[in-house]
Amino acid sequence: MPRRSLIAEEVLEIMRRPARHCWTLDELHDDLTRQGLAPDPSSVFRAVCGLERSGTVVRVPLGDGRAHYEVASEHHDHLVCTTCGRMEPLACSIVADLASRVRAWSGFLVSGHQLVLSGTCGICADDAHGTSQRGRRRSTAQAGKNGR
Amino acid sequence: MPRRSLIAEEVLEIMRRPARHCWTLDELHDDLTRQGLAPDPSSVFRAVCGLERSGTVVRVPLGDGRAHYEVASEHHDHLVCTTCGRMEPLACSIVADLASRVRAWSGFLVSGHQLVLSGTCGICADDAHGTSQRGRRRSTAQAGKNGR
DNA sequence: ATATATGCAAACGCTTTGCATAGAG
DNA sequence: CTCTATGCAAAGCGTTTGCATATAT
Repeated sequence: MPRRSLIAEEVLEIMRRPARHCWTLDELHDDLTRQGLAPDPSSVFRAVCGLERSGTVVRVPLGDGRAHYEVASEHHDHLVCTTCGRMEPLACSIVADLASRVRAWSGFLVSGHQLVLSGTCGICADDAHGTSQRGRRRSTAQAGKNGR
Repeated sequence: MPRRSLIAEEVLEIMRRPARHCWTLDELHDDLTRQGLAPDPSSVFRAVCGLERSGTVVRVPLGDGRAHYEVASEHHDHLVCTTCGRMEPLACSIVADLASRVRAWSGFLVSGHQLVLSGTCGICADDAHGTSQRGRRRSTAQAGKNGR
């Protein structure tokens, strides 16, 4: 298992930190830049592509128009706050037992899934009761100008 | 409830047909073109935007890099076949009871969700047993050149 | 006349690729 | 010398916007 390029190694190191569980190419690029490496975005792209090809990381489509990646061994689903845009991981055991039901119904063999729950996170719910707007970043999850 | 533009009306009419349950802008544009109207893509975009703003249709992010839309009243989840790319709707009642659990765990108020199950559809599973490759369109759901 | 709808063309954001160079074995 | 990694620049793709014209009220 050849540990590809330097950038790929660093990317993987970053993605294994518990600080965050899910990255866009841009976020990876920013982190790399902060640590001294200042790679070209395309190099980050290629590094992540390699990691994806080898099955080390997986692409998670969160519906905001950008590609997000997470370490393959840590799959989970996502809670996305439509008020502040924060994202929290969610253990995905619930979805697992769905697979057998779906197969029985339709003959469809489920091998993977993506569940994104949107709503209001605890912090924003609290904020709404007070008058504070701390941390407010977006009015809705897709209200950005590029809501692909 | 002003029935916006002609294009918007046609779009809505198309989207209410049972033939399909989920459209990209391109697919809508193609259908419109087939019926004689040959609108500019941007007009389709604006029409769908209007329908989305009024809550008539919703955008569903299926993770293939394009925006998909469906009629708001017919929300369901999606089975995407990684072999042929076909998509089937899935009643989403299962996800509903998740909301209360999530709220209890994390304080997150779930107001919406998107569940995409990927795997092999019944037809492709059958094909794999025989030798036929009828209907095979893609090797994986994201193997296209633009896998955003 | 005012407002809305449409086409056309161009900008945009993010991803992806082509080509040339640099560096490792 | 060959192979891989990298940077740089540009192409691509789908989406979005600006502007001018057309259509309706």
